[in-house]
Amino acid sequence: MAPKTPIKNEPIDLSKQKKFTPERNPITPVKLVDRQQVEPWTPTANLKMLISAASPDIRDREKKKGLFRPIENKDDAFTDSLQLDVVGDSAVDEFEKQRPSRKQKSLGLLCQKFLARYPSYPLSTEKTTISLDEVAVSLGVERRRIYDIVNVLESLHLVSRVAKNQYGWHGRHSLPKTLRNLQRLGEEQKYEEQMAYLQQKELDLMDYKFGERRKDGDPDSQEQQLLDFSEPDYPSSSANSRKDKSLRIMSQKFVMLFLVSKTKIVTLDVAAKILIEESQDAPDHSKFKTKVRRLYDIANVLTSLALIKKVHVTEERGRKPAFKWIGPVDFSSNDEELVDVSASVLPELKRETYGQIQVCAKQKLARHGSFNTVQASERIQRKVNSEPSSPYREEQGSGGYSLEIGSLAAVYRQKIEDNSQGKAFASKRVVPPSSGLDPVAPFPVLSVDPEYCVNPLAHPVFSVAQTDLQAFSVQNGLNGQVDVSLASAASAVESLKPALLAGQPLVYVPSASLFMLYGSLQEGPASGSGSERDDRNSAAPATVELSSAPSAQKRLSEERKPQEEDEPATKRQSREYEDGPLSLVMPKKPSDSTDLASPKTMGNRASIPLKDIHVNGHLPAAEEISGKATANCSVSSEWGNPSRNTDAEKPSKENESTKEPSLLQYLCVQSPTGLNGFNVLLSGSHTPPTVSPSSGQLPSFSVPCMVLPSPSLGHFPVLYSAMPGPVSSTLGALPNTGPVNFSLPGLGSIAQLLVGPTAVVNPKLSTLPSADPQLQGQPSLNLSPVMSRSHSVVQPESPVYMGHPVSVVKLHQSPVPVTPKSIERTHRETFFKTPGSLGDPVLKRRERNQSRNTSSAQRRLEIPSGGAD
DNA sequence: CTCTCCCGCCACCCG
DNA sequence: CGGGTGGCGGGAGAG
Repeated sequence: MAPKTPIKNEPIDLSKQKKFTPERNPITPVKLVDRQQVEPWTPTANLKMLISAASPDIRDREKKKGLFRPIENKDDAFTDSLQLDVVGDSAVDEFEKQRPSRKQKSLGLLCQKFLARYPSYPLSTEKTTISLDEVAVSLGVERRRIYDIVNVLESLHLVSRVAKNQYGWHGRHSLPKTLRNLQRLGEEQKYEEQMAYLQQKELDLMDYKFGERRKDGDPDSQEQQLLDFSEPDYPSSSANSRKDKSLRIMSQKFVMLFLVSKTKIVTLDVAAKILIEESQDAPDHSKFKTKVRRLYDIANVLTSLALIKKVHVTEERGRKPAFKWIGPVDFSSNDEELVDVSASVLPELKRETYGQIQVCAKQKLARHGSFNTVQASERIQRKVNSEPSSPYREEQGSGGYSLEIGSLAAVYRQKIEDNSQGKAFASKRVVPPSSGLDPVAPFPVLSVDPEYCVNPLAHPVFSVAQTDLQAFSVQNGLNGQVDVSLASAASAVESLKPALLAGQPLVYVPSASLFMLYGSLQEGPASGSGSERDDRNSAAPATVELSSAPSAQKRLSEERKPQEEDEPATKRQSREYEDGPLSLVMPKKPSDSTDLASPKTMGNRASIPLKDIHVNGHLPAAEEISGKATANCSVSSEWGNPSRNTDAEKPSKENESTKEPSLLQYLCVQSPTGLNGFNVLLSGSHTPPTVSPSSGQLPSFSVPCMVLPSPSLGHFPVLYSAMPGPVSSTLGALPNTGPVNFSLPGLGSIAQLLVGPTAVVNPKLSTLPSADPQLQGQPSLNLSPVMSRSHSVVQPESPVYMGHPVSVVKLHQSPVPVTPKSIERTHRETFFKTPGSLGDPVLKRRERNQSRNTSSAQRRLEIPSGGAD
């Protein structure tokens, strides 16, 4: 046995079940070992070999893997033959090396696969039943694991037990209702106080008066309530037994903690303590560890649902693992009436523009009575947040509420999506078929391959700000980690409160009229609604959103009406599109970020970005711009292999985009009051020129940018640009669109962007650390000064932003439409190169590799791109 | 080291 | 009673 090259392949062995293979047992390990001696590639390999030799089971397992997995090993081929002969023993081992690794087997990843199998918003008519056995086999895991997932989903009423081994899939339709109930219960239980108490306690050790009181206060009767709340919706629910056991209950309680929390961040230790205390049994210290384990299980599922994401809270004591709620905050029910808030909320805005937007008012609001502007705005914000799709908006950043308008738009869009109510728009959008495997498919998500879809879209999309790649870092694919300081977060939140400010930036909502301008609505569907999400404003003080109307994406439009799809990876993409394109967000400043605990991150990123910043060669063509925008930042190595992954994904996007004929994409940016307002239309450009021929398609190209004077504001000129900056991360997500790219990324990107005239300056930018230098030259735009005030808070991510490399875009001031040439884009495509862009739409799914994970992350980062060079 | 959390034993419960 | 469920915690991968 010559040494074979080790290959990596590893099949994943989801199936762990060990089967006995007697045959193997007999084997003497030693011998095997000897053979193997061939020479392990790595020490690790050796160990594995030894181990395997020792443990027949393991070997078997391995073999299986190998068998099952064809994987990519190249070398394997020959190796295999050898090995097989051998009995696989040793050979098998070798295969191992590739072994899936924990991440690949993680519950989060598994959950994503699971979720990818079902539509987030199934048609009422279709009833989907889930067979545990089937699923387990399909996903290659033991059934036990499926229980973990199902139990959590059941706690949120996404599924319900129908019969033995059978669960009914309900989807997210009633999620808002469920969350509302949980929120209410949480409030009743005073979880918020408990959390505050515990936090204090820990941190300070100080005794809190409240603490005692708190606890005393409510006995637990409440707990029972939890159980009680039953949703009518679900058919079988009642049937379920009572045994609501801990996982289910724990899950509900855990969710409640988030819903009740102002910061929307819950540390595991606090959650575990609360849970322990509530449990009948004496709070056992020993249980703490167990509780935490369960919380991780739950968190993985919730993360897959794009309801929470991993973060780290930094306290004096150090970092603590925590999760942040990124799901909906405002749960208005679907049915609720729609209220046209625009008038009240956005007086300044043109009616035309916003008139269309409707917001769902919640009942709560109703209760509250008057609906003042502030409230409305908040609601809206929430609403936005609430959307599944929007998960990402985080409030951390001060930005939070800043974008009211954007929010509205988002709401609007969501509305449409959600219910199909939004017929008006709906008409435009195409309904996506859920099944789409196509990555391209707008809706997709669900699609298909579980494998393929690993990431939830959501993340990437929105939050530029925070999220960072990291977040998406591979781990579990899903979870990213971010450091955040609670305090800051909290403050940030508050700051946000002020809802509409005059100054706020806003963003644009595409009005019909606008679209028209754009003209290309063609596809239109989506676009309109879309974009707003950005709100994420949080981050940004200045946020700008752009909407891209059109082309961007139709996808967007399609995006899911259902909104939720996030979960499924594929979908995400789609979303991303949506978001991405449209809005730009300006993130917060770095400064803020500084606050964050994670300086290091910043550093890293910063560096990267800088590079990016450089201008790349740019192409005159607009196309490029768009394409480039993307640049991604793959800054962080963290990602893994971003590029690849991205590529894969991107392509798909691209394809789509390409498909579209010439949609032009324009972005409209409005500035909020604060700044001057300016509206600009950018052409989204399509694809990245570089590669793509597709560009040809776009005739549109010719018009790269249009500037529109905004009536209200000043006028700004415009922009140009294409920037893709980091922001684009959002875009990044989206593969396709290169054009879309524009998102301005948060700070970083922003910085990069220049706006000419603009007035806006961004102080913050200046602040930005790393960026500065580079930036210097450029004037950056800042849109909202206001934002700046933002507190430092947020930022955990911010660093990221910074980090991102964004591509730089140049903006030209000139009011007039600029020629493309002027534009430069930089981009970093590095990663991006996605070949895919060119072509293949679908990549093959890469295996489970991290790529997925990465992908998500990447997406964000990546901008767009498309283009790689 | 700590953080995560996979894995799967085995108890419980239900039909 | 056998099989579906799922609590539980050892122990190991990842960072």
